[in-house]
Amino acid sequence: MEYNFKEIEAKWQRRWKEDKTYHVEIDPSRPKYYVLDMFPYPSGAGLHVGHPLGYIASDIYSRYKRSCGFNVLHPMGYDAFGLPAEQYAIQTGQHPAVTTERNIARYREQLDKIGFCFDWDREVRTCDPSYYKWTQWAFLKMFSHYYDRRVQKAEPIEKLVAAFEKSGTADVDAACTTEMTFTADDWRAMSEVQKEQTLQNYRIAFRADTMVNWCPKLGTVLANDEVKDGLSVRGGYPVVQKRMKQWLLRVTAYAQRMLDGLESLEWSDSLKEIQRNWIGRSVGAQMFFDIVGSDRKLEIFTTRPDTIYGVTFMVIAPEHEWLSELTTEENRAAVEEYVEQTKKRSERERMAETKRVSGVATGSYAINPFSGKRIPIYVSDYVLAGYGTGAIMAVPAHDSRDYAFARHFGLDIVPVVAGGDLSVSSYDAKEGKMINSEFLDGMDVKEAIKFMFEEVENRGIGRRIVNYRLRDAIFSRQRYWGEPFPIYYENDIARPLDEKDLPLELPPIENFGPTEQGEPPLARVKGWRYETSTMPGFAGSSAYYLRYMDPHNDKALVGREADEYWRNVDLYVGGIEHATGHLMYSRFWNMFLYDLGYVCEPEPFKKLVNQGMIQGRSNFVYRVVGTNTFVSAGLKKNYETQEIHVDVNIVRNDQLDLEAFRAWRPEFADAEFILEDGKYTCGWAIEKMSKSMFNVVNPDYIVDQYGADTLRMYEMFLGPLEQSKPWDTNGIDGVHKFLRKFWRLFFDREGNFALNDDKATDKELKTLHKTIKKVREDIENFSFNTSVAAFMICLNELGECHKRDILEPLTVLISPFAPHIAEELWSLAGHNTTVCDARYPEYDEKYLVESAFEYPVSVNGKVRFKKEYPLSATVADISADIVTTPEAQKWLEGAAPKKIIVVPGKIINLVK
RNA sequence: GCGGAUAUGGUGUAAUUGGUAGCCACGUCAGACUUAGGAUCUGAUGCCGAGAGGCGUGGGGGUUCGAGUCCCUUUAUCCGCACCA
Repeated sequence: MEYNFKEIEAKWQRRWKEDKTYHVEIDPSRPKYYVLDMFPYPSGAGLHVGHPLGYIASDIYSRYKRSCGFNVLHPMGYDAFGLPAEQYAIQTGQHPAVTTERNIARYREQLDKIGFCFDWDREVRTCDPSYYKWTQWAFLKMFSHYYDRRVQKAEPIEKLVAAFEKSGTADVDAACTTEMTFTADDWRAMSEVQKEQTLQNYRIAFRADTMVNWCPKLGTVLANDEVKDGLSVRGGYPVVQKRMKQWLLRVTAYAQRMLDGLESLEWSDSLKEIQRNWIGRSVGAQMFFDIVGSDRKLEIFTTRPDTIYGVTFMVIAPEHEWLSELTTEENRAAVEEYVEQTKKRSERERMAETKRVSGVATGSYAINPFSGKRIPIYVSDYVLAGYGTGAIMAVPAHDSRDYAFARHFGLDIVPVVAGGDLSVSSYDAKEGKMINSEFLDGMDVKEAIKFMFEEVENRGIGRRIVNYRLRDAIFSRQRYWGEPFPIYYENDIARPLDEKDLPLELPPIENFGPTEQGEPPLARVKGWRYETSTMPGFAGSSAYYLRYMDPHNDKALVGREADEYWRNVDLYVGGIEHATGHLMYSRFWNMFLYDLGYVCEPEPFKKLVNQGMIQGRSNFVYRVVGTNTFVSAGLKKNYETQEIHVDVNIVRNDQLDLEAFRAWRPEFADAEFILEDGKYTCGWAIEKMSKSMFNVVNPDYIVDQYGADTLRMYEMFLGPLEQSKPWDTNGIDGVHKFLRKFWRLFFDREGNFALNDDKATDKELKTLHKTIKKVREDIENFSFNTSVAAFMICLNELGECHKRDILEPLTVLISPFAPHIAEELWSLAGHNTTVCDARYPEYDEKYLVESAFEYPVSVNGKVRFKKEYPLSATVADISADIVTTPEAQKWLEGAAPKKIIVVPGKIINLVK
């Protein structure tokens, strides 16, 4: 009987669907395990072979955990709101809902063919009103809460109002946009509009007039993580800084908790590091500088208060709010021109020209609070408005940017730390002895920094503070295809909808572009009295893992019982590209809901594995210039050739299918070939997988040719999961061959089912248990490539073995990787339960004794390290062995171990 | 510029975590069988060398009885942040 994967896979996929094999419910009698994939955005292009990589890994892990007795939640859904569908709608007039629906159907079809164990009853779609009701609900909660720094959690805004009424800001320490000070009387004297404006300064979801990333081409604002190198991540269009009134989320309130929380997570170090950098905590001093002829004090932030005596000028950002006030009449024209110039430059230009020094003197002077010296204040765009206070004290001797500025404008450079050569560059290192600094002289830099923190506070000119690079997340998008804000306006005061009126449904429209006044498309809807912006893509994906726990609950995002059972995601698999976006927002969102008591875990994703990206492997043919003749890669150096991308689907093992090539495109119909050994060999290169390179490999095609089980195992065999690697179909035969070989073990030469009950030999048992141990350990370590190799080694060692004792455990062992073939063989072996419910095999140490001990012994005149000892061997036994051979004795001379450590089942170590 | 990761045959990779480098595959070569195939099976295959043997984990140095693994240094590639004070 042949291995007919098409029939087998169709049969079991149908069976799993009919029987709801993978449906899960809360079951307090079993431990839970929650395995989650980052749900896909259903794009029009469908899945390519790289997309399922992470899904296959998580599917293997889910099936493995289930076999180990866990109640495994493994859901899937769609991140269905987003820009591409809307861009497509603007071009074609097709409603995004229609294209999204169509794309989802296509995704589902492709996913089903690979045999995943998703519980589809729990599917969620972010664009579904019954889903985004809860996105809107969370937003309302954020609107009606503020962050109390003293208790380090979100609290109802009514508490803040009560505090204001009682004593103004005196007893308030809350996260806010700008620090405010007012009394209870001030508060009571405010108009309703003023009160609301004040509260907006504290709400966690708030509206503010801030500098935002504006993308003119997309017609919308973007969050920081949606901009890279001054271009939009989606589409790659230029982004400019613009002051606009926008909705924001106060994620900065959670900066420290998000930083601390990383410690408890099993995430890769690199990913944690990316988040740490993104949060960008830095400890420094806030200091106030008097301004000559003004009551104002200029506030700055510095991490190097020790260099205070080296301050020779100050710089403020062009957007600094006091710029105009600090500018003298003589300098006004120059400053205004400079500010205008800066405004015109895009973010990208500004970044590209970081080496160019520019700036203008304001004409004002400040007083160094320590030396009492008068120092000029400049304006320059190398100081950013959004970080710290938008103003700096410049220490040209010890900061390279200040150095360049001072050199350019001929300002003083005063060294305060010994070391370096200031005629060449600044000395930025935080080491050395202080000089020219009065009371700091002779101190070490680190000592001086610490000392200055205290000194600044003692003198009452500032204090030690912590600054974060993290910014509040811009939450509105001037787009149609997203969640509407449950907000309406009264005299420009934002008013929340009542929770019972959710969801606020997205109204149908026909024209998806902005209005003539440049307003978002929702402004065009007659009778729409709500906010016209919609929420960004990350809104819907921030809490979807909670919804899977209880997807049909219409009373709560997630019910208490479901939340307390499923708690949080045990294993999350997805791409690292979400490090500063989704993975930050989700943590913030979850922590907020945790503060309010809606969820019982502060962190949403306990363990996270980043699968690598699959690149494309392109193939080339070489056309002899000016002809329609193509020369094989090995011979191309003899000709002048032109390299042409060829569809990888008509190339096999880098050899071109000549007939398919002629049929591929009309201009190649009469192509001639110069062959090597009767074959045409193509060239190849690693490139991004994309249509234009003709290197897109569709998983459907692989499933059709080799079957889902082969695809699954081959994707794992390709290399370590975390590593990015090119897709190369060339090696797939090996895996397919392995599965056929496995299949044949269950049949005799005549093709009859031939599992027998003969007793397994010790050698066979050794092979089996070795494999079980290896595979179990590999799955736990996400080392799926080596577990596939272990299966292959196992079959090579077993040879022709039809024994039930061996093959049944192997079938279960392989079932997470190749579930279809495992189900079929399991059923042929006479079981009428699904292989998913079979207990995952355990290994028995007694069959693995050979690896129990290793110790240096002498073999063939060289000191070797392999010898078997029985489990009962003592240190004395082993020590005796060492000194029995002359070579070992010699080795021991002058290097005799002081102590011998013996660990059962492990290597023995020598401690000298 | 700062931070992180990686570097092993013709290719993808493996290495009991400091103990015989190259497992398992792909590819290649040779052979068997044959209804000639994109099938199956067997063997060989790191490099140099006829051989004995020598050399081999990006380069250089070090620690060690012993280094792909640890340390220093250097080069290359990839990723993240980037005028962050």
